[in-house]
Amino acid sequence: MRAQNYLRELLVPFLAEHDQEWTPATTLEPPRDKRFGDLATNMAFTLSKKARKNPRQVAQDMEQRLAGLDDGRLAKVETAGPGFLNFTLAPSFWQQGVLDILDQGDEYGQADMGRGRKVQVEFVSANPTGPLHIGHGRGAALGDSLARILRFMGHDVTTEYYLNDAGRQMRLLGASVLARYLELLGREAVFSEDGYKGDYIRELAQGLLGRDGERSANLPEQEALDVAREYAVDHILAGIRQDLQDFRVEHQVWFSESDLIRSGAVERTLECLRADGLAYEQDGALWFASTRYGDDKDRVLRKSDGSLTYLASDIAYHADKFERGFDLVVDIWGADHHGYVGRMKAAAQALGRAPEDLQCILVQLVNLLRAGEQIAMSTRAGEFETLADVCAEVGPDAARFIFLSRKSDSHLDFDLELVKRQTMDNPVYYVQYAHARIHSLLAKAGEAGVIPLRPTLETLALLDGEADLELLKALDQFGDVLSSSAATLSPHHLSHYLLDLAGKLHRYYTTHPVLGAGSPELVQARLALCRAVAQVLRNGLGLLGVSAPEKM
RNA sequence: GGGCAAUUAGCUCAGUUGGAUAGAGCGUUGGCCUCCGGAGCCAAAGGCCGCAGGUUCGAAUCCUGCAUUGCCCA
Repeated sequence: MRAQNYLRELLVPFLAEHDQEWTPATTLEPPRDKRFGDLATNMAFTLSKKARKNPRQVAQDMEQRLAGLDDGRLAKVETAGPGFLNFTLAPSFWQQGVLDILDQGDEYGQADMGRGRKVQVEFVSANPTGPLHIGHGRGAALGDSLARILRFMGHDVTTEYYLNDAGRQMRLLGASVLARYLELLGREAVFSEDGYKGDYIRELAQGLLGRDGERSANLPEQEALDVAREYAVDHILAGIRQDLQDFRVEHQVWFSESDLIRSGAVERTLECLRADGLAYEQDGALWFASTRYGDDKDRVLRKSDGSLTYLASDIAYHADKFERGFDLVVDIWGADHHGYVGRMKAAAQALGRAPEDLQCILVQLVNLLRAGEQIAMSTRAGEFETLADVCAEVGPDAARFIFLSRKSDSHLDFDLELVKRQTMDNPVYYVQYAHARIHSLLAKAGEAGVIPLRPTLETLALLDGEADLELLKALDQFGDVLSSSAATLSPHHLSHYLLDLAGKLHRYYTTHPVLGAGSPELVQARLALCRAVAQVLRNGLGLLGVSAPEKM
């Protein structure tokens, strides 16, 4: 990050001379091949048109002017290939980074990228009709980690769970529980074919029986259904909250759909749409003119039988979000909801917002396996591994890390046997082990009476070997990775970075004795480097919601 | 029938707005225990980036068509 910032400052003036600005097309990043230096830019390509020179010529001019600069930080500038500029920074530049890390500690890596921008991340939002399953876990890990990263990068983040606690599914749930309850009492019970069937429904019925005895069975049917539904939702919801907590996921706001409907917000939103000419009556139904904003077809808001569609309350919900002042709203959905993206983007525009103010992230469903055998999953049929079961079996660290090391829109095989294994099949241990190793080293140092000090730059100058510099440069990239993770809403870049950093540490560790380094200065220098690595690993793991143990 | 996504090493996956000789782990093969944690390290083998065209200085990346898989919609 420091390297990025420093070089950018040097390069921007060249753009300014041609009235150009730094665009995303201008790259400044570590090249694949180490021989090309620490960072390389393609800036000469973007300048060549305006300058009316070929890229190589432009690069050479820049090289000449930059070479005259003598501030001790830039060690080498080189024009290469068709017009790349390769930069090599002085070792002291990288060594300085260790001090930054040690001084800033848990705050190292923070940046004010978001400038306080208000962002809402809505995720999980599963219907309270049953326990969370493993697929919800993936969305939970993603949303939670994304929120942590955005917050760390200077956004004002609110996390939220939207509770679909109105409508047909809720009634079915109530009916399913009521039927089991009546059955327990030996009374006649009607089981709806599409009702919920899992064991947890029986457990809820048992619980209801324990609380009410026979009392609720004697109520008029409608009241009995209400009692059963409320009981079921309360208990399922409590379970969901517990599961999320065990998975280290926090939702700051729980937003109820039925509250939204009761408040009249849905009706108000429909009225507004109608007033703006964006909703119209046809065939006895009320339609949203979403095609005006690029959707494939217009969508029904209120059916001819008078009932509201999910879309109606979803639009009202998003109107509420925007009214609360969020600059950016991020929705994390299961991939099976991808059909909703178009209409919700249309809705955002109908509400007077830019389409990019709403970002919908689709999370592919999880394919759960045990030792290569697929495990069937269906909430309705009651066949699934709950998030709680999986969490108890493999632990939140392993589960979260697996979820967060793949991009959200790719399919994911989650093999329970594999995730339990403590080998590189399961990379979370690799990263945690690197962290634990360093702390073991520190403990050892303590026993030997070595006190880790804040090193001077002279001491750090001893870190001038190839392996030293490789680690130092990797540490400097932490901030770059965070900003790209935040910008692309993709925590998986961070996971891959941590794996890479851990690998470099393990390599360093086996070839560079720390406590037995020889001179006290070298011991201090290597100790400081290792402490810096541990700090970055810890900060990174924290943003993934994964623990950084000092012993394993 | 229409739409969305995926397709990269034997397996699981990175590669984000087009950059230099396409990467990692697992697995395979062969090495490293006098040494701070071997849950580790080193080395080798392994590729038509699904297929075919196109765009340009330059494509795994962008465009078109096709194939396969998963999902959504009528």
